[in-house]
Amino acid sequence: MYTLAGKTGYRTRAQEELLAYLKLTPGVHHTAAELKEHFASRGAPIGTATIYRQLERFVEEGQIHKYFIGNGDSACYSFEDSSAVCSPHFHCKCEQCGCLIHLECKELEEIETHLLEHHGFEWNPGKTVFYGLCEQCRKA
Amino acid sequence: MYTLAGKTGYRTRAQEELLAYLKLTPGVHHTAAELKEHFASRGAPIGTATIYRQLERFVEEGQIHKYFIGNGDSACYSFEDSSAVCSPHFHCKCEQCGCLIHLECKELEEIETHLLEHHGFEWNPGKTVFYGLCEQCRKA
DNA sequence: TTGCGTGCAAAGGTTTTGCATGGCA
DNA sequence: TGCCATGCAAAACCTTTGCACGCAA
Repeated sequence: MYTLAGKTGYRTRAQEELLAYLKLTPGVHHTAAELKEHFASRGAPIGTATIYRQLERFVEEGQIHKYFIGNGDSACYSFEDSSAVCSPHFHCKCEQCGCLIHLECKELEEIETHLLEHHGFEWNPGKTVFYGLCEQCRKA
Repeated sequence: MYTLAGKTGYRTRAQEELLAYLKLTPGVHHTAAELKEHFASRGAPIGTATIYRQLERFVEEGQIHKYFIGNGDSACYSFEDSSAVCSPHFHCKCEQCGCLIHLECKELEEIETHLLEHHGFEWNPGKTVFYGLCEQCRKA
């Protein structure tokens, strides 16, 4: 009995559990391997192919976001909660320690306007990662 | 006789030709596969491992830049000419048509200051790619 | 001789694809 | 019955590593 439409609109166990887990952990970036491991350790394994297929589907539907934060590492998938839609946030990735910083600030939102008005480019901040050095690493 | 130090400071054919070609095409993003193909078609093939090893070396030395523009695709390598050092530029990638736009503008440089002063984050603009929609695709 | 760059081939990791199975409508 | 999601295994793909060879100092 797979019908769990009341929760997510998806009907199979794999779909339901994947999306539910992502929604349970808003803003957290999971790799496909981590997700596979998570469900395997819970005694409800999901095949690798299914994980990739469903994640890609959720991305297409706009339910979740796909990031390539590690620069050459695996792709990351995360659900961004609705408050993040109103106040979009930006990702800063430290190239030294690998930490990921979430930023919400007006100055960055102004770039969005600037890029559109002066360069005709409609920026999608959610997919952009700023690379650099975090405060701790900079001081060290 | 590999000594061509006068040109690039490197001594082997592979080193010399790789760097020379990258410098010949400033701002152009090449994948390892494209570089391999380029030299193969010229009748002077360079092994895959050598290409990766030397590119990585040039990156470490700061001679060239490495980008992950395709989001999950291969890494890209490019030489950015010296004028670009004085006026750093930014990369905007269209998610629709895949085109890459190089931007130089003050507003974006101001973000650099803002991120550092307000968030303690030392941004490395050269490695950051802004994803979104280019003007043509937005109108279409 | 020693050090280093090289090519080949193999291995590694991530993601995609083919195919047979089985559930749900 | 027909459609679609699933899991397994194999393939594809990019990149790294191991190793023996050869050039240059």
